[in-house]
Amino acid sequence: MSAQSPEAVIPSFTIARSSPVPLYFQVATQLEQAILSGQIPAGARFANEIQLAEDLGLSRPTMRRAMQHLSDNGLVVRRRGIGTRVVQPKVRRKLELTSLYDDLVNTGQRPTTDLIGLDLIDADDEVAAHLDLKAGDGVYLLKRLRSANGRPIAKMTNYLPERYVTFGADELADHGLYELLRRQGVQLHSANQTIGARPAAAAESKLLDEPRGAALLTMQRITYDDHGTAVELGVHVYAASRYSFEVSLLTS
Amino acid sequence: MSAQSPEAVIPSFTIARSSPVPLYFQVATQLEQAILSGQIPAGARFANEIQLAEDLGLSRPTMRRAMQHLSDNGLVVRRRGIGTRVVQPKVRRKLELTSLYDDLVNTGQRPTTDLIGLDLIDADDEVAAHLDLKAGDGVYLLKRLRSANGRPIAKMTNYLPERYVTFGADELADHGLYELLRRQGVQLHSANQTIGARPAAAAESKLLDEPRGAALLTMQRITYDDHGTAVELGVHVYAASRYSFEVSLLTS
DNA sequence: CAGTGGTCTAGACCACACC
DNA sequence: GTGTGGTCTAGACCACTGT
Repeated sequence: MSAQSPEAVIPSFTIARSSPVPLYFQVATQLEQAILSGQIPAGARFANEIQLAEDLGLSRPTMRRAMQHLSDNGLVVRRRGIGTRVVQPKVRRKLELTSLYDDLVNTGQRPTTDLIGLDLIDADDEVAAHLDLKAGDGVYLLKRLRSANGRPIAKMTNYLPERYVTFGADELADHGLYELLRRQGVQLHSANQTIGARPAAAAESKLLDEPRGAALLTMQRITYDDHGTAVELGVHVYAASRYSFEVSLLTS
Repeated sequence: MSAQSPEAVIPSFTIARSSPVPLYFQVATQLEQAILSGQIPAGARFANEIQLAEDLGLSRPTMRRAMQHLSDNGLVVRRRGIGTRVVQPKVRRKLELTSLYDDLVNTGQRPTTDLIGLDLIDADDEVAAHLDLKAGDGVYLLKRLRSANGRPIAKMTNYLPERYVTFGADELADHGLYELLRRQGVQLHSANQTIGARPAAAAESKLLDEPRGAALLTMQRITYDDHGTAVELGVHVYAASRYSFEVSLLTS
């Protein structure tokens, strides 16, 4: 009855009850597409949950769960006593556990990888501490050079406990490290990253095709599987003049 | 009946049904504390949802919601057909929309702020574009120097549309910028950050007490309220030798 | 097979915002 | 007041994992 805010919204959906995809997810996905495509304009106000559920032939909890999903992803704002409104889509996709390789592919660049080395070594104290191993335990040391459009952009150093490396050097040229780990059944769960900066050493300047004294972005990452076991320690340096990290945050 | 994994868990809780705090949240919070304190050991396996709900005198959906909350925060792993297990607590708290001021306080350091300037200026093209304004619109330019334990660590530059600044210079010395914004009713919703690095200019080296040519961490942040309106543009530089960003990610 | 979490339903009551 | 989202309940059926 009220056209106070920009406008109300009446989407039209197809819901497949026989699909293995959960109903709430079907609804959430279609609403998300409608919002991102502008079909449901920013600022629009939705009808209330009960009405929407009725329109779609769903129960309120299911409809509610779909809306909650959108809220969690920052696409709508819900307020008790007020209603649900579409937000201007300023939020980039949530930060995911992807590799630089994926990042480059997603931004349409042409990434290549040069394998510098893949060697089984004895863990020193520092690496052992980060990976929850004992000094002297076997770890694979993986060194790679990542380039975008033929120009080097990052030197990537990874340490992996011996048992997680069942792939060979050739596979690392074509696939991201995380893809290979997942493929062998490792359930990645979380990661802690530290992002910093420092001046490039002479050898690094040369390797990354940067002037002497250029600033480098550094990222150290420890990745854990869902037992809480450390799977990988990454120590990476990026040519800061050509690479930066994008992070989106949701408040609440 | 089974002691296959490390062990099963029997927590004992106090649930206040009269409290305004939701039941699921009371349960989730107490479980979280028990896990983080080690009272429920890493690797422990929970009884199933129905059993837990019965033990606590709750319905299954409510109990389920509490467990889901823990799962979302990376404290437990749930798998259909298997059960719920406590993860090694390797995940730092989720990245939040806090300021460096809060970061320093939380790590027990003694932060101070020197206000360098707070001036109303005309937005140039770049600032206007970032804040969705027109060039020439009034924006406040806020410059501050942040120090930890008396030594400068970051130079912070913020641009805010005129209407969001109702506070004075004195309040900025004692409170974070976001705190002041929230206090005047601004509903912060999301932020996009770009983290990079570059060598320090001469004046910056001096200001931040760093050697010439030192690397600086840079962070640009645009913060939006829940209408999707840009509230603030921050352009900050940090002495990289003494500051880094910590980011935790959850896969899923 | 039995046991687990994942989904869905149909109701109820409440806290909050606006009139 | 009326209308909104937030919470809670008591069931049901399903999908997946292990034996």
